[in-house]
Amino acid sequence: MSKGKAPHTSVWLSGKAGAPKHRSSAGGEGLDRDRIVAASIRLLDAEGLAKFSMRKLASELGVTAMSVYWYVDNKDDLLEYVMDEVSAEMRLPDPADESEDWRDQLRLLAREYRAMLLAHPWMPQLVGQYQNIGPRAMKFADTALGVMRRCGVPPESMSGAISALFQFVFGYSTAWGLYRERCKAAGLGEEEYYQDVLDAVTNRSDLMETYKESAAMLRARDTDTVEQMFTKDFEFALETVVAGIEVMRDRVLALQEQQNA
Amino acid sequence: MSKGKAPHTSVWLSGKAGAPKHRSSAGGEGLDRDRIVAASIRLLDAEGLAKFSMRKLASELGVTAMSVYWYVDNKDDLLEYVMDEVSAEMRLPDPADESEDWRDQLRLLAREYRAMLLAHPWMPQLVGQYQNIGPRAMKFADTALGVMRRCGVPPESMSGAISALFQFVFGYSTAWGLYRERCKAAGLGEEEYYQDVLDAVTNRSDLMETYKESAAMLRARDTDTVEQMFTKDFEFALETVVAGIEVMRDRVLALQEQQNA
DNA sequence: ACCTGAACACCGTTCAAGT
DNA sequence: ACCTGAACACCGTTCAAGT
Repeated sequence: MSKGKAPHTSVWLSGKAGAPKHRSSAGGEGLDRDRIVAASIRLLDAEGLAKFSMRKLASELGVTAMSVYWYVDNKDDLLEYVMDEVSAEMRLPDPADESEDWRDQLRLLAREYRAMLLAHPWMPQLVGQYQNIGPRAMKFADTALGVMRRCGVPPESMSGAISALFQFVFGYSTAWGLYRERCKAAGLGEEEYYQDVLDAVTNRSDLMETYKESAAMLRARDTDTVEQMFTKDFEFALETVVAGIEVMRDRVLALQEQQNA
Repeated sequence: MSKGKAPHTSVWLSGKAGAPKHRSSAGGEGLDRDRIVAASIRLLDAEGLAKFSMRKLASELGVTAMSVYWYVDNKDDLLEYVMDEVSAEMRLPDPADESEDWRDQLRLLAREYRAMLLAHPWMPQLVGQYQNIGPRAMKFADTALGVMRRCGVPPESMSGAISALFQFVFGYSTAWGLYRERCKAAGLGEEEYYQDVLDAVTNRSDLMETYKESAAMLRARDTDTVEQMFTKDFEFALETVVAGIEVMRDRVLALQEQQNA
C-alpha cells in the first residue's frame, strides 16, 4: 500500500489483516475473529453461499447482528478470511525433498486443491469473486512454485506452467461442484439428473443433429457413473498438463541452448 | 425431464426455455425477452454483477419492476439467458475443414473463449454459478468436441482433454478478470496495483522468507507489464495443454495397440 | 395479454446509545 | 472495549388489481 487509505481491494492489502483479532485472552466464551470465521465455515457448509448472511451468522453465534462488525469490517473481508482458513486444509509436499519426484508432488498439490474445493462447494464461487492471497493460500502457491522449479522450467515460464495446472483444477472443481449442487437442490441423484439431460438431448432428433459430437461422446461412456466420468476426466487432464509441462520445458531449454551457441 | 415439474436446475431443462418469448409481433416498442436480455447485458457491462438488480433493469427499460416478470420467471432464469446470449459472440472454426490444423482450431476456440470471458467481466462469475448449457453454448462445446476428434483422441478420453483446455481458460480468465476489476474498483492502474502487492511482500523480510519462491519469480519478470505477464502466461499454458494432448493421444493409442496384439 | 402498486420477507451497514 | 436497537437504503418476489 503506497498511500494511506487505499480503496477496497483485499483485506490482505489493507494493513488491517494481521492486526487485532481481539482474542478474548482467557479463552472464554466471548466473541473472537477465529470463532466468527469457524462459525461462518460451518454455516456455509450447511446452507451454501446464497443463504449465508451476516444476520444468520450472528444468530448462530447467539449475538446481535451488529456485534460481528466489531471484529470484521464487512462481509467481503469476512469471506476473505474464510477463504484463507479453508486454504489451510491442504497438505503440502516438501519441495526440498529430493527423494520425491516433482511430478508426484505436482499431482499431490493438484489433488489437494481439488479436494479442498469440492469439500466446500461454496469455495469455487469465492475464488471467482475475491483474490485468495491470504498467508495460507500464499504458502500453497509458494510451494507449487518451489516444486515447479525442480522440474527445470526457467523462472519466467514458471507461472505459465503453474497456471495451466491450477487454473484447470479450479475450473474443473467449479464445474463438478456446480453439478452436484444442482442435483442436491433439485433433489435428484447424480445419475438421475444425468439421465434427464441425456433424455432431453437424445429424445429430440433436431438436438441429436445439432449436437451430434456431444451425443456421440455421451454414448461412448454411458457405462460409467457420473462420478467415475468426472474422476476419469480429472486424472486424464492432470496427466495431460504434467506431460505438457515436460514437453514445454524441453522445448524452452533447447531454444535457450540454441541461442547460446 | 422425466417428471412433470422438476425442481429448479436450469431454465434449459425446464421446458419453458424455447417457449413464448412474447415477441411483440409488429416489432414495436413493447417489451420482449430479447430486449430484456440485451438491456441486462448493457447494464452488466456498465455496472457489474453486484450492482445488477431486477429493479434497476426495469427502470432502464422504462417500466415497473414487476413487468419483467411477465417475460422471465426469475432472476436466475434471466441470467441463464444472458449467459447463452454472450456465448454466441464467439467465432467457431469448422471441424469439417480438413485444410486446417486441429491444433490451430483448438487455439482459436481457446482464444475466443478467453476474449468473451474478458469482454464481460461478470461472465466468469456466472459460469461459476449456473450451468452454461443453452443452445449457443452447446454449439460451442460441440464444435470443440468435433475438433478434438480430429486430433485422434479416442472418444472416452475426449472430454478429459477438452476439460484440460477449457477449464484452464475459464480459470485463467476468472483470475485476470478479477485482477482488473479490483484495479478498477480501487481506482488504481494495473501496474500501480501490482507495485503495491510487490511492495507489500518485498518490503517485509519475514514475507520475503516465507514466500521466497514467489518473490524470486516476481523478480524474474519485472520488466513486463501486468498485461504482458498475463498474456505470456496464457500463451505458454495454451501450448502446454496442446502439447500435452498430443502426448496423451500417442500414449493412449500405443496402449490400445498393445492390447490388441 | 400485459402492466402496475402495494406489500412481504429479507438483505448489508451506519450510527447513536448503552454497559 | 464490547455489544445493542433502531433505522436507512436497498433487495427478489407474490399477489390482487387494473386496462
